[in-house]
Amino acid sequence: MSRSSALTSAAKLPRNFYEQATLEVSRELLGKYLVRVHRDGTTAGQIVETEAYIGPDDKACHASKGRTPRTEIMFGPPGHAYVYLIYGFHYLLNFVTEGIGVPAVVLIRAVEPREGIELMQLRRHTTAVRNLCSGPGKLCQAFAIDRSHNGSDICAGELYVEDRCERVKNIATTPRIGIDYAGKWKHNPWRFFVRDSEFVSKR
DNA sequence: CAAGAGATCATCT
DNA sequence: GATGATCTCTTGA
Repeated sequence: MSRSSALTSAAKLPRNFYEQATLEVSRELLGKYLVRVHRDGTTAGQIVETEAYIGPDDKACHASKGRTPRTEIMFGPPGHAYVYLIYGFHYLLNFVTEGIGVPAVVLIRAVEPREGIELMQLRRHTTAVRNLCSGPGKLCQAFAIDRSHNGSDICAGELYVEDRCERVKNIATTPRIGIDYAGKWKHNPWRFFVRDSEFVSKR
């Protein structure tokens, strides 16, 4: 038995978790833990907000533009990270879902900081815990996630999701944030968050 | 507190 | 050449 498995009761989510329908994965990720192992220290937090992007028809999904070098990862096997730079400033973290050839992902929009908070505060240049990971760009900065993680296997690496068997209740759904250009697709209630959480991006 | 502007670059036209 | 799955700071009520 390895040292890590002897010491932790948490289970790293296996690939078949990500093979489910994207809306299922989006909902079930709430309450799970995002974990990032780094030589400077480990950061971890409970996922409290997600969004589903389900191409190729979904106009908000990058894959609706077709299969390009950028979107290729979304067409690949589930359980891999899709990370990209937006507005020239912020990285956004997604997990590939469903099956090979189906371009769909879940965007991680907010987590509640639980471990490595001091490290997050250093990276984010702020001390307010509520402001460390309450947004998709913020959490990538707090977890030191960047382009180097694009395409990485989140079932076997330094970046992964754990099930610590904590239940969340009162899951709310709304349309997704920041996709006014997406026509009728902007109305789909594909954003999921923990209603009572202080750590979501918006209410 | 709400609204607006600016920052900055990978990607696709 | 245009545009974004954002964030922070400033302005003004």
